[in-house]
Amino acid sequence: MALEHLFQGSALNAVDAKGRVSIPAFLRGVIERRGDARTIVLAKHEAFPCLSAYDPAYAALKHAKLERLLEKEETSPDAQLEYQQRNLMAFAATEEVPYDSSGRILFPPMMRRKGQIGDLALFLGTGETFQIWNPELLLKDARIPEDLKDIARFRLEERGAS
Amino acid sequence: MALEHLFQGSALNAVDAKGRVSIPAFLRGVIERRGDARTIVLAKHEAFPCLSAYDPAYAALKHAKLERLLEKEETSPDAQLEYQQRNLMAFAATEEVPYDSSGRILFPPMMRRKGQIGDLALFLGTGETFQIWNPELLLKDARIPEDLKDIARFRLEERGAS
DNA sequence: CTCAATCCCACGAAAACCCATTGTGTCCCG
DNA sequence: CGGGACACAATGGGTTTTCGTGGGATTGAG
Repeated sequence: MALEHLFQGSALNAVDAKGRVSIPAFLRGVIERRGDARTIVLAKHEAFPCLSAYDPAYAALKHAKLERLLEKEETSPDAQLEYQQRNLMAFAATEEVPYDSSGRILFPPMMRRKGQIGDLALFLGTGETFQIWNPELLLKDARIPEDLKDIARFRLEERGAS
Repeated sequence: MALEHLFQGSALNAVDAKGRVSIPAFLRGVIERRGDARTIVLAKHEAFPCLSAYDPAYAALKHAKLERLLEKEETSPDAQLEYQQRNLMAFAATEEVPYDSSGRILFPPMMRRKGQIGDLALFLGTGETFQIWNPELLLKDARIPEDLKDIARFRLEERGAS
């Protein structure tokens, strides 16, 4: 598999009083080039205290990947269980939300809590998917490379100065 | 992998008051022969105080390489973390910017600061990618071969004389 | 009736677009 | 061989469009 359109770049956007956030235009561009949906899928990230996000087309692709994995090792009972667990995580533990004509979603409260997102949302492209962080949590996480934290600090400054 | 079109040559261009720079035509030629995009990807160089730049096709190639590496050792948790970190650096810590019909990009402020670029940008082809330097920093760097500095000095003179 | 989600409009800042000028190198034709 | 005519690159400036964001109005479900 090789997706030809990849998520790239970073942005820091505000979450307003109603819980709305603008999805950065450069990410929306990728979503709409991959498929024609104006929708994103949100999930808790497996490793980091942030959210993982992608487009519906990628969700379908991920599902197909799981299916293939199952067929390869269908004899093992362990594999069966793992498949069930993964499948649950991939679909039940996610939320699909549309964005409006101005590119904003209404942040689902559950996801907002899971991602511990306050009134600032840091978007980070990671190729096939992108991440949404509470910038403060990213700065605190020891596993995040310093260069990336610099970017987060820059985005915060950019906003604070104005 | 072997890219058939390589970046080579040097040029010194001005960054105007709006933060715009012309990408030298000979570099644009390579970009457009590698793929049909009219955009470049900017990243902080890992070793030098300058920026590294390439075309989206090369970014995709780099991504595919990472993916293959992961599949080989996906069992190890260490490998998973390292994969996440690399992916973040490769995509979140970079910016993709389009150039207009006259070949200019708008220099993203974050990258401009990371590369310490003032009002002159020195472009250096390095094969698969190219670099963008503040010419003064290049002249000061002890690791840069004297012959290359001569080129930088020549480009500066060329401009200063006119 | 009430609360909240959706829609619609409005605004300021920034980015993308368009056009105009200059300089340089190239090609062709006298 | 010389001298335009020409094409294209780099740059400056102005104008239009888009983006992120705030604030109502409208709808719809409980």
